[in-house]
Amino acid sequence: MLGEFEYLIITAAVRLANNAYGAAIRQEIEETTGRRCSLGALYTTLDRLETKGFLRTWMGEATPLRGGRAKRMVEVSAEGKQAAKEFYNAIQRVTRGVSWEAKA
Amino acid sequence: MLGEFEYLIITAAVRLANNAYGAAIRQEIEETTGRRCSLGALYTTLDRLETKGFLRTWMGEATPLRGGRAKRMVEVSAEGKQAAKEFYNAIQRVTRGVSWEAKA
DNA sequence: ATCATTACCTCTACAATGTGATTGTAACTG
DNA sequence: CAGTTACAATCACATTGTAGAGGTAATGAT
Repeated sequence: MLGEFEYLIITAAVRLANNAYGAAIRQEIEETTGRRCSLGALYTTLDRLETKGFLRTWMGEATPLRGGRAKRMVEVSAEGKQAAKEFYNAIQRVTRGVSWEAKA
Repeated sequence: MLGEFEYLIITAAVRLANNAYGAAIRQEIEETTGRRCSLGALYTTLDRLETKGFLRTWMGEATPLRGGRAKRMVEVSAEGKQAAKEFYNAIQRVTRGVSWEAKA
């Protein structure tokens, strides 16, 4: 099963669609969850997910910005989406009937 | 933040209420998730959660059943519920707007 | 009362995952 | 060319997840 952090990365990447790359994913995660996301955590997990076939990454073009270095682009695979979906469903199923189920 | 397995244990214990003890929690988890839950995984995680103050455990009475040995009872603390709730909310927030959001 | 049976817990060792800090690299600006 | 900025890679470590083998006490049958 997916870990929780892995899930965060996959959803963030899906949400960012073709604008998904390392730093952007990090920012997205920090914004939506409020917790910080270190680079180490991010890239190691990205590697692991790629090994598992849940996403693929490749180096993109450099953007014409001050310091615009090449980005590591990310695309979630069908398997990745499937795994994320299963994770989500499992959480839903397990949470059914518990007091905090109604969303805050 | 809570890990995913920790979350499973907490919700199972909450659901079982005052019938929450080791073996029952295990069974509950195996039933709701379909995946197996080894004893080692269960008790070590229970210990860790107790250390963090998310639940407390104590040995109960033996039940008058063949082999009815004393049970390790579990009660989730307010902090534990709070942590579980936050975990759940984080998942919800992060999932908002992604294709698999609608429950299966 | 003894002993096999049953239900449950404990411990140990290990694998996978999560995390922070530091360092590296290339494009931009002036 | 030197400094600055945006981004990525790596390493070493902490936390979490998992399996398995073994231990203990109550039961019920002999």
